[in-house]
Amino acid sequence: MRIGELAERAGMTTRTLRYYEARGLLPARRTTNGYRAYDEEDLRLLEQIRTLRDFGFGLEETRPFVECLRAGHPAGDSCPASLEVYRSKLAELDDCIARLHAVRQQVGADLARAELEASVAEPRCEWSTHPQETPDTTPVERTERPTP
Amino acid sequence: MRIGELAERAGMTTRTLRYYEARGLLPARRTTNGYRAYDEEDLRLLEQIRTLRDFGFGLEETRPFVECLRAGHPAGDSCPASLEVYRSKLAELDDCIARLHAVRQQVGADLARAELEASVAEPRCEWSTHPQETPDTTPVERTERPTP
DNA sequence: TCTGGCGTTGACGTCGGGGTCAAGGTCTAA
DNA sequence: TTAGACCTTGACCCCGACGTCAACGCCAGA
Repeated sequence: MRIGELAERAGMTTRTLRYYEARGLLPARRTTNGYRAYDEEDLRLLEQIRTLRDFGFGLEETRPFVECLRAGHPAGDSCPASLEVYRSKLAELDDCIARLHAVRQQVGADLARAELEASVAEPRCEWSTHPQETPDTTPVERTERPTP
Repeated sequence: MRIGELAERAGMTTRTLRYYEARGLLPARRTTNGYRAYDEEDLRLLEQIRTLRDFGFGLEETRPFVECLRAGHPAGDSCPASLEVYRSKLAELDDCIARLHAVRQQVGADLARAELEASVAEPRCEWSTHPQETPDTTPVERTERPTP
């Protein structure tokens, strides 16, 4: 299998696969003409990388899982190094969530206070119809990396 | 006040102040010899920026607050544009927290499963003293931007 | 007068995860 | 034979918020 086919089957670009190879994450055999040659095993490795990447793991953090698979283990998380990455990721997530919670509390409180002061400064009829300013342009920003 | 003094009083570097000026966030008067000249008002603006930045607001998100202060309002969040930034930040935080929660659940479950499988494969005495591997090198990574 | 400590601008580096050319080699079907 | 679809390497670009370095100007104290 050449790089184009693997990229398509893995749902990645050829650039990404070359990048992974340059980082030593996915070394490739070569055919006589210099083309990269991959097999089904490489597809499994890529799926492992993809799963972790979608969870917000950095590339380096996927390395233990990939090496675990290449070492012949049935799953990428069958090795101690992978478990350690899991654990540190959990700690990182908990820390991040806690900080975001604290910030959310503070920003929410600041907003409430500022809204109160604004309503005092310019008393509009709060109990009448409140036209819901700008509810249409919801900046949902489609979900990407969880920015861990 | 020149840039060095302001930077020190605001707890920032001169590079940061020049960067803010380049972004149009903190324009500076100039003395006859070309040096930047600041006053106490600029210190207030910087403190506003700093507060928001510490909460994870991007530079552009601090702009409405800074302009609100420069317009003579008592607080940076006295203007509608600032409130709108508060609101979108809240939504962003809620979204981010929810995603991190989901990821945390999944990673936690994966870790538990992998640990279980590991303990089945290599049964060590779980009920005896468990030496708490590597609890000393806590990768706390001193608190920075909440990466919103 | 010299030294050292400020100030100035401009340019480039950082970090991650690739995107986007450019210039050329290789293979296959028509 | 030739088009066009694939492959190769190398190089530069992107985001944000600055850090770092270079080369120079300005000013005060010894």
